[in-house]
Amino acid sequence: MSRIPGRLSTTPPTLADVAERAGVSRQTVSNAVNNPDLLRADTLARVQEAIAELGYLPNRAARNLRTRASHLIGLRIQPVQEGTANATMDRFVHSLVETSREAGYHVLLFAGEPGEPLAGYDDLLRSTAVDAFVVTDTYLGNPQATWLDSRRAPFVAFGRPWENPSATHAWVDVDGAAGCQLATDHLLDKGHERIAWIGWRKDSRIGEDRRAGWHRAMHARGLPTTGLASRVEDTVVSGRSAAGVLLDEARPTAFVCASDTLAMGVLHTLHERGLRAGDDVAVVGFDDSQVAQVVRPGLSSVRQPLEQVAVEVVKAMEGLLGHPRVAHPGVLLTPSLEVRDSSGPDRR
Amino acid sequence: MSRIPGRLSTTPPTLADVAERAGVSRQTVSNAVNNPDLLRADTLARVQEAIAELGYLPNRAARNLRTRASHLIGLRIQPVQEGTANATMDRFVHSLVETSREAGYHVLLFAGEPGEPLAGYDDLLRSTAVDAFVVTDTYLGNPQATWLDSRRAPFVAFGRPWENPSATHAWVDVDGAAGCQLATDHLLDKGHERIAWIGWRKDSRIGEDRRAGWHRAMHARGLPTTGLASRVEDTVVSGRSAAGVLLDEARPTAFVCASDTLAMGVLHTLHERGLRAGDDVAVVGFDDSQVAQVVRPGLSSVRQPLEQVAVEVVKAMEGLLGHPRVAHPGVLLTPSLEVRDSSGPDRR
DNA sequence: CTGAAAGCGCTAACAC
DNA sequence: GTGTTAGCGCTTTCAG
Repeated sequence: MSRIPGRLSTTPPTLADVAERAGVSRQTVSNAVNNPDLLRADTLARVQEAIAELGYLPNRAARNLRTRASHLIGLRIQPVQEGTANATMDRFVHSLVETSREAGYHVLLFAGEPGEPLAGYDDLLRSTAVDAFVVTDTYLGNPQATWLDSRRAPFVAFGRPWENPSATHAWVDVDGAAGCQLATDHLLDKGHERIAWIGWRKDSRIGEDRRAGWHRAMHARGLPTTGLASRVEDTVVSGRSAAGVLLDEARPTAFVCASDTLAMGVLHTLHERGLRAGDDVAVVGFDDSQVAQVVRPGLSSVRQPLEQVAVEVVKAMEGLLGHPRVAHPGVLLTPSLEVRDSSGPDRR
Repeated sequence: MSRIPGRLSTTPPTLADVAERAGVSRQTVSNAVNNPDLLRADTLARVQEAIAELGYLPNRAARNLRTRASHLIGLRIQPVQEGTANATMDRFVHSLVETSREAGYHVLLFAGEPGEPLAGYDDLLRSTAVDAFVVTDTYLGNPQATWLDSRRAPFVAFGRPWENPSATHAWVDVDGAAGCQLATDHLLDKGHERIAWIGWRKDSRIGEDRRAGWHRAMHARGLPTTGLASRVEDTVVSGRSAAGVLLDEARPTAFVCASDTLAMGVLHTLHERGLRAGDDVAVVGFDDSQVAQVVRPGLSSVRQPLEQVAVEVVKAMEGLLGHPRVAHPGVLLTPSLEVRDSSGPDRR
């Protein structure tokens, strides 16, 4: 019945192997692993010794089958966007992996057809491959949330339910408005008054939210915003041309941008016109990308607390999966501002 | 015995549900899924109809337990390196996820203690949570490969077995020397003759390999390399100061760098000295990072064919896991050069 | 070609 | 406290 578990044994030891070695029943070994307090101290010690000697670890598939849980959380990732400075998702993935590990979960990555927002979710759900999902692309109607909800699938969204504020699912988000307000206040404090905004097209809820932060900060000081805002696609060239137009027509002394990608476009325009970023015109981006960190001059940027997002996401997930289910309402986190040279000196 | 699988049913349908609905035995359903050719056409159709109606998909845990396979491949990821332009790993992850999906695999991400290169591997292996690993950090002795080999754990390395060329495990790598030779030839063709190298410390095998490409290209044209090379840490400031020293002491007209991070340092120095990158001094980096793509002037850079790496990795993995095991020797892929403005104009 | 039986390794429920 | 029994959902024999 038993097998000789040598160092190079190809099949790992099982519960039965440990039980035999420790001279107890299989159930006792199971208890030693899952409910150690149920065992008498000496039995526990004997079992643990056997476990250590054999290098036993419960077989995942068997445990999953029995407990109807995989301890896996599914995360769908999109292809990288080349030519932009966007890497939020990658930073988040790292944080999520770290945090889930501490909670006993692993992250299962899956790809989806770009056009099919639901692809991948369904299969994993029906085959009970994951315990829960982390949904990240919550822009544009967020069909995943609605769909997952209807399937009673546990999930936590990174991103608010913009289209449906009454949605009851768990979510974690970063307050983009607060971030842009922070950025704008920072420039206002330096003495700027004509601060322009370059953001995304109006159908982006995230973009409008970030814009609101700039708008709010300007109005709080009684400064006009008319003619100072531009909404374009999230590309470097769009940012560049938007900056050109704004400089010509509104003569801003500073720019706040919805992304580092757009901010890079602004930097390009400044250079072309012989303006020194920071000294002549201040620029702040959003996302604290690697680009912001290594470019010259360093690009001040709003940084999302992704580590904290991951912590809250996992916390919410544990609530969802726990017994009893602990409802976790939405959590809104505040970003910080990484100040670099593109903010320029004090102008007062 | 059976359950009513309504739309909102919380437990997915099982083989038994499908069997009952189709009026066949459970085994027949299993065959319909795994060996369709064994069934008579009409039976198959009836079963498939039932499968479709119920939205049946085999339970992963049960299948995994039975087949002793998880269809998961483990990939350990390191925390992001902020302040650098390195994002190769993230790009590779995306490619790997895409490619594995086509092969029927999902990617399981796990974190490891920075100091403990083996952490995480052992647990996943012993709990049979993954079928194979993709090992990426093969620099510095690569203890994972040796260890995984000794445990007879299937794995494919992205990176050559530098320290042990006779290692027999499967690996895929990108020819860094060829990439740097490409970059150097590109500059030579433009008319440069004093081309400097900024690379990593001598204990980096990857760094020495890349350097060899530069060296080879120079010598192929009978050009001297003495005094033109510098080896530093992989940071922007190191690249910057190395560039300064080289400019002072060796008067190069172009730089080839082991990374975009170092190349960014060079760009900083050029700007400080009023030299125009591209026009006055050419620069080529390595990795085609987002930074290279959005910075001004665009940074020419050697691009690793990570999509292709992923394809080869998965191919090797399928060989390892297939029956019979098909040995897959090492595969060395050639990078390409992304030419941007930092290469400068033709000088002839 | 289809069905019946067995068992992968584990844990929940119950007896002792 | 510890052992016995049963079964999670699937696939792999082996009969019919």
